[in-house]
Amino acid sequence: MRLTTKGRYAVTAMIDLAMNQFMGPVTLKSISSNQGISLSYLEQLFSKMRKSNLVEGTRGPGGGYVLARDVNEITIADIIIAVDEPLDITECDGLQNCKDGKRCLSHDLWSELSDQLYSFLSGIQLGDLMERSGLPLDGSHPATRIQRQEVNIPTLERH
Amino acid sequence: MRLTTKGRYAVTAMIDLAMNQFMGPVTLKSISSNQGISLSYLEQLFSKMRKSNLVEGTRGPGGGYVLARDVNEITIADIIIAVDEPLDITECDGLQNCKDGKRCLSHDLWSELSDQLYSFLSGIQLGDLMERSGLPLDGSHPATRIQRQEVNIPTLERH
DNA sequence: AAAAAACCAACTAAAATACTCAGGAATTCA
DNA sequence: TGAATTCCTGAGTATTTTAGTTGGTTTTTT
Repeated sequence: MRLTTKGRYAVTAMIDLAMNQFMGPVTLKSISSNQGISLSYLEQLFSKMRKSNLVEGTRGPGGGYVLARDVNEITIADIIIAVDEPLDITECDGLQNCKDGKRCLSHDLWSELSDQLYSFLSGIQLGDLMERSGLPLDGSHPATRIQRQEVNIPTLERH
Repeated sequence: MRLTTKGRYAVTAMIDLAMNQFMGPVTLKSISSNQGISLSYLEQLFSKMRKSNLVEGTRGPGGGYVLARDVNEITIADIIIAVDEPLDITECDGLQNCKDGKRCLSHDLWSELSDQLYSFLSGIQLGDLMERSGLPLDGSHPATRIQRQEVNIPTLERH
């Protein structure tokens, strides 16, 4: 799992979208000017998010994007995964100098960590962020209380 | 907070170092061949980690690197921060189109999230990973039990 | 018909990543 | 002393990723 500025742009854009969609579809143009992200970069990001069923677009005047699901059913991990494709398969594929197991082991440790990170980010929904911002969808939600989340670090296994 | 393959290289290298330093200083050459990372890239990474007081180098034959602190006092966040300098200050600095607070708000939400991620990764020590791997420092540590960690998502504030 | 918007693809500029090269400085050991 | 080993440094380079640009097309509304 990677976490770059690209993911930040996507999350930021989705927050903007979530905060404004109660008035109907939100145009990329408005997100672009609100958040200072270039229009066609947003187009690329939203193209991927649309293919991952996170948003839906409608064309024509009055068109724009809306979330494809409820804000509480879209996690930060969903957004980052959609936009930041892995390409990250630099793992030792059984061939290279894996003699003593060291290489495999380190890679496993990292991928365990990466899984933990993923489940951490999967535990945070767009809605969580918005509720806590005091700027709810339709103006009716009060800021909510602190929540706790348990994260489990499991035992690793060697192979 | 960013999390790229560069950070992964650094964490992987540190795990390798931690697993082998009980025999004395570990050379970058050995990490390089174990982990398949180029020597001089490792040199760059370790230069930064040395400046962050995570490792200590000794020169000459028999030299190499050792951890500057106990494995339980080096967190994954320490490593990633050391190696992946921020440069990430693309935040609206009060100037741009911050009229209605939208831009600031999204940025705050992101930086809140980033802080949470940081404290998540600060809760995982090198030693945690190693104990669970079943390959302890000196051959004496047994694999330990599952641990739980509480992560707190605090209320966000607007400004 | 005209305008507004999503959609799409190719190209480009800038930055970050990962590596190479070439050496210097400290240390050990023959 | 001198040679080997290793850290340490900096400059340069190739590749990849990021971010943006350009120039369209399609769909929909007015």
